Amino acid sequence: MNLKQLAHMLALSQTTVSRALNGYPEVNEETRRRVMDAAKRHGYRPNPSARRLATGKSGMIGYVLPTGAAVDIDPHFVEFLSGLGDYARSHELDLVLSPADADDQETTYRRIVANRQVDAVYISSPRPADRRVALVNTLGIPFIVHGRSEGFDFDYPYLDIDNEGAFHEAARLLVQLGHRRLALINGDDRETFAIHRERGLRRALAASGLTLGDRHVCSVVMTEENGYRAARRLLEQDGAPTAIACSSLIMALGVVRAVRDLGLSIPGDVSLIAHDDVFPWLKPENFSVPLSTTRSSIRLAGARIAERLAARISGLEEGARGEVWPVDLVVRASVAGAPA
Amino acid sequence: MNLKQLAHMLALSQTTVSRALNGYPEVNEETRRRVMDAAKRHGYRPNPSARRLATGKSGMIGYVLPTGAAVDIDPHFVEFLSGLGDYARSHELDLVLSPADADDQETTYRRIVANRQVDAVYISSPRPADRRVALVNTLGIPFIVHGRSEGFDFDYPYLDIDNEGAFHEAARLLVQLGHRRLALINGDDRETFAIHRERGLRRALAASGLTLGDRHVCSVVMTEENGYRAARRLLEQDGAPTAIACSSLIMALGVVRAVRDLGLSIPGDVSLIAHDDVFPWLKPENFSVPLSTTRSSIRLAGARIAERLAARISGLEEGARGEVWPVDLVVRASVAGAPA
DNA sequence: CGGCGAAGCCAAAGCGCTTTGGAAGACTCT
DNA sequence: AGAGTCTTCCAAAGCGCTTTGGCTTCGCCG
Repeated sequence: MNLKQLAHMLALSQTTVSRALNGYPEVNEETRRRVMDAAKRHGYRPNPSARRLATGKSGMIGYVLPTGAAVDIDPHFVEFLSGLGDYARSHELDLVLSPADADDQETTYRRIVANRQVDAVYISSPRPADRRVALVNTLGIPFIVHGRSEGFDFDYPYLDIDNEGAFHEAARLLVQLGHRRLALINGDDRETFAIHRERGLRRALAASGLTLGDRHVCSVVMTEENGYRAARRLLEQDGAPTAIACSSLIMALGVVRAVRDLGLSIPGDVSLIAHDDVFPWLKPENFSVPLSTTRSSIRLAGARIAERLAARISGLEEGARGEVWPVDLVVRASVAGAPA
Repeated sequence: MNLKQLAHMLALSQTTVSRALNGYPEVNEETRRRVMDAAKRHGYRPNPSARRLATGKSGMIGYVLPTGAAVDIDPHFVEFLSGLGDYARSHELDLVLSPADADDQETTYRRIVANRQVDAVYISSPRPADRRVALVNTLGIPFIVHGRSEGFDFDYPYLDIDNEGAFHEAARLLVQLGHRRLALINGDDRETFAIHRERGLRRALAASGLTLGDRHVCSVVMTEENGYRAARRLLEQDGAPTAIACSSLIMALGVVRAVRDLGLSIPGDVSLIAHDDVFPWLKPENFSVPLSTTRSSIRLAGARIAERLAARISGLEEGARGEVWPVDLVVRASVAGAPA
């Protein structure tokens, strides 16, 4: 059942039927009702391919997926997807993933924009002065950044959590508990979130006249193994930290293992706080010693981004609105006063 | 730059240019070269929307993503995606994710097929007599099942690993080591993979005149917490198992925690083998006691499925070819002889 | 040498929608 | 009554590609 047939059986022109269905004002309400009715009764659904060709809109949102033999997709991604799905599901909004060589995403961005494959895109794990952000900005496709970039001469829409504030609070707590030597096991420090977290932590230390030693900070891909290695390195050195802030639950798993291997204990010898993006399959309260966390649901962020992208596509949201979510500090047994 | 312009500047008809570009035989090789050349030089790329409308092919593969407030996307999914991306990246093949209410995926399948949004789909986590499989089979869209369904009166193409064989081998090893009371911590037993694993394990036991007690098998969503709970329940009962087979690394994490909480040890009191889909962020050799596993890379499976879908789309693969990959049994320190 | 098949090209008709540019009729206003 | 103004609808022209159904031209064969 296509438009032509529907129009014919209603004894109307395609124009009128099309306009009636798409809510244009220049059609009699009575007529519109008739059309809507017939459309529903016959299960008419406009052919998206045809509509795309005519309008240039696809009704999908896009994401360029960095891939490569040496590239692993972050497990956080599924949680984000769950959130995106939560919104998209009820709005018949599809997501198209365009895998791209991690070292050359630009080509892919250009392709999906030139081809008008999607109406909007989102960008995740941004770095300062991220080229992707600059690119989509000039390409003129609606977009939202999940996280923040920095150092542009233009503003852009984003959704980020208060990473700096989160790690500031976490560090402040540790300092209040008497810790003087803190360490940070961070994610890739070329990414903004990691920079912000380090900044927050340093700020809290500075407020008490403390500093973060060079040998007390590391930046690694967030795996269990890297968490383990980093923790061992930190704890085996002279002047080992008495408290560790860690950028992910998965790394924290490795930290806990390292602490145990070294015959130390949490929180007796070392306090631990990690950031928790809220995975359903790994919960901080279930760590052998319940883990203190800075918590923010990445799933909710996914839903919100889908919502805002939809709003931007339909013109309801405009401009470079930035949105920063606060992060909860959840104190559990893994932190305690500094050892004497 | 569109076809019309290109044709005009070559003083050829659109027909000829189109055919030249698409490799049709009825065009002079000399002409074809000229056309190809000009196309490349001017960076001409056929408009996909137009092509879609004309041909009905979209050049994308689809996946219906089950979502819902109570539904969590499996973290295995990202690894699968990585693999899919590995292949798709170099073939300009995009993946469209259509989020659907987990309880009503049929509507979405019908929509994406009716709309011709994608050229092929894959189905994951199938159950016996899975309705999705029956549906896409009748809808007539090319598809591949990742995993296996059962109990149809038709065959279908799939890619699965030898779950039964894997758990058969694992159990056989444990029995050889003298274990008489095995337990299984399985995933959702409505899914085929779980059924196959249980079957493999039972078969190995039966071969030695043993059985799997009702109270020695559990089926849960594969989270760390569920692994913990299941293990506690198993180990605290009378006639506790001396060996546990576990369907995922994440659950194994919980099992290890439970064993420790109970003051027991691996492999002294209980041997443990888990299935490993190969995550980059959590490796069995890094468990506090290196974990024995049945191993099969889900990432490779993703790449293979992308490859086969592409082959089916272009007509290179036909029929109901089933492909079953063997699974490695990797023995590490977590298994030992049964306690006296 | 006439006829015939193959090679190589083209004009035009789709694909199914949106949108432009009216046009007819009804209504208002002076 | 005539001129303007809405309201409501329509025919037709895109959108940019593929594909159908010819139409030439040329070489080959009997």
